[in-house]
Amino acid sequence: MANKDTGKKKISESTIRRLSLYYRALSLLEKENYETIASKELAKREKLTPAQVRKDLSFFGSFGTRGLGYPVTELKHRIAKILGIDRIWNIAMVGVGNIGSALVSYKEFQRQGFSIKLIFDNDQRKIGSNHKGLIVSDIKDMPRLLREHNIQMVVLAVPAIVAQYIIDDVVAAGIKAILNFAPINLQVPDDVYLRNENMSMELEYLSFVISNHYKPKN
Amino acid sequence: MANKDTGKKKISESTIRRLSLYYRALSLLEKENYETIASKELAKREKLTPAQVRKDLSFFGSFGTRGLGYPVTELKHRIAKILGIDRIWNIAMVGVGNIGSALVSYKEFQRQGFSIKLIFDNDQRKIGSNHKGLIVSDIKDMPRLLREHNIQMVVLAVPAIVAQYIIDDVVAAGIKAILNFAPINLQVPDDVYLRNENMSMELEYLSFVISNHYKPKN
DNA sequence: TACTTATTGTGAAACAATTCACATACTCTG
DNA sequence: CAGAGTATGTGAATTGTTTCACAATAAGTA
Ligand SMILES: NC(=O)c1ccc[n+]([C@@H]2O[C@H](COP(=O)([O-])OP(=O)(O)OC[C@H]3O[C@@H](n4cnc5c(N)ncnc54)[C@H](O)[C@@H]3O)[C@@H](O)[C@H]2O)c1
Ligand SMILES: NC(=O)c1ccc[n+]([C@@H]2O[C@H](COP(=O)([O-])OP(=O)(O)OC[C@H]3O[C@@H](n4cnc5c(N)ncnc54)[C@H](O)[C@@H]3O)[C@@H](O)[C@H]2O)c1
Repeated sequence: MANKDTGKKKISESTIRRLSLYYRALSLLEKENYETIASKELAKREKLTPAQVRKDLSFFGSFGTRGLGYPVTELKHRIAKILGIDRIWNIAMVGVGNIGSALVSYKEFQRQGFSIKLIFDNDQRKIGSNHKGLIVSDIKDMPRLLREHNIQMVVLAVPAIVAQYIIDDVVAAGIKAILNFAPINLQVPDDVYLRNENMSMELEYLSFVISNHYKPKN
Repeated sequence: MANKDTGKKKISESTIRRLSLYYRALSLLEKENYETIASKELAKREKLTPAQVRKDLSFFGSFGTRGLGYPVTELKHRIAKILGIDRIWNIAMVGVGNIGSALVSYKEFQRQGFSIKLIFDNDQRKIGSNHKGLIVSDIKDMPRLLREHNIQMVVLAVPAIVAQYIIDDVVAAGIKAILNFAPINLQVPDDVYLRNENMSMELEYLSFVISNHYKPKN
């Protein structure tokens, strides 16, 4: 039971998000030449509790050594495997405006295995132009190109008004994972996973916190 | 007890985030000329349950009419007041690179009351240049300018390596709310609220979901 | 090998968030 | 203005998440 992937237990979203934090911390620890790390220290670095770290990891197996801690490099690889980032994902960016261009220029994604392979727009002035070595394709060719280039994830950075229209095409092309920046609630079938990045919401949260002298726990 | 702001009850982060969703939905409903909205319909639009909507709102008062629902425009204003977005916030952007420029160019923030008043960089080629009507200031002048322009929130879009160094100055200038884009865990005093926007984490979450054929509940 | 020390892995307890369910109170219609 | 219908507001029940606390077990030492 121990090591079997997502056996049957319900893994919460917060656990998965914390795995990303652990992964980042472990990458750093590796650079600092740590060989092992105790839940206590890992927790301290990510402002969590040791029990939380151990519980999170225990959902996926038993990776540590009692009395010693967790082997840094091995745990990092195990988490990469769990998160599915021990591979390269082919990504397409739709909309090469302010935010789309910024993301395409961001080298770190590539380095983390999120490889932007195609970029789309409907603006004739942009189509055919070069962005960091990628040629902007016509949105009309998207359905065909997504399949031909074996794209697995799509990032939507288009105006809200056209986002539903475009996501319908993306879904029709068989894409199952989408990250959307448009501030609108998009409809997708049950088997497609859509995640929304909403920067206004973050600012609004900050606004609430300082307006109400509210102290969140973290 | 009903109407008193954050009286003593503990408001959860999820409730506050949902208020942002309600606000957006209400803005739309207003455009569609709805006068009232039932928790059932509001919930449907944001993929939540009616009970959740009612419970969330009930923490802040009693805004609806039994048998009828909530008055759209009034509720929108009430939520704006709760979130503290019934005003203009003065914001400074630090780092005018890929992501910083994208955010500065985004008109919607201004329209929502998040008004970027100052932008900073340390690159001599950028300092003095014009970005959407704003002149890039030298980071060296940041402490003075933040105070002079009565800035309340700072957005950090600088390389991770310098982020802690810069945030220390931001904190020293008396800023209490910071939105950080650098993928690093920054240290701030207890009375400063720091929020991290981590796009890699979102991609990693998508990676987990499709790698594990995992179906999150929403 | 036996003992000390450290830290994991995990049920159980505590705490937190969501959903249920219904009394309450308002609207609408005739 | 009475009765039917509808939808809020909220304690209570349920479900989910975090923390506690400790038995188990490995390392290091002599
Ligand atoms: N820029 C930001 O900082 C920011 C912040 C938060 C959210 N957003 C959201 O991200 C999205 C993009 O924002 P932006 O600032 O980059 O806008 P933008 O206008 O700069 O870019 C949008 C791009 O999409 C392209 N486009 C429009 N219709 C299209 C279609 N039918 N098919 C293909 N491409 C199409 C446009 O040509 C343009 O290049 C918007 O929904 C915006 O609300 C942006
Ligand atoms: N671009 C993206 O899509 C993206 C995505 C996720 C996270 N991030 C993060 O956001 C941050 C910015 O990313 P970017 O792509 O815009 O990088 P960038 O290099 O394009 O921009 C960084 C800017 O910060 C400025 N800067 C550097 N040191 C400074 C200092 N000491 N004081 C003031 N300004 C300074 C640079 O001159 C530059 O203009 C990074 O931490 C990055 O990891 C970016």
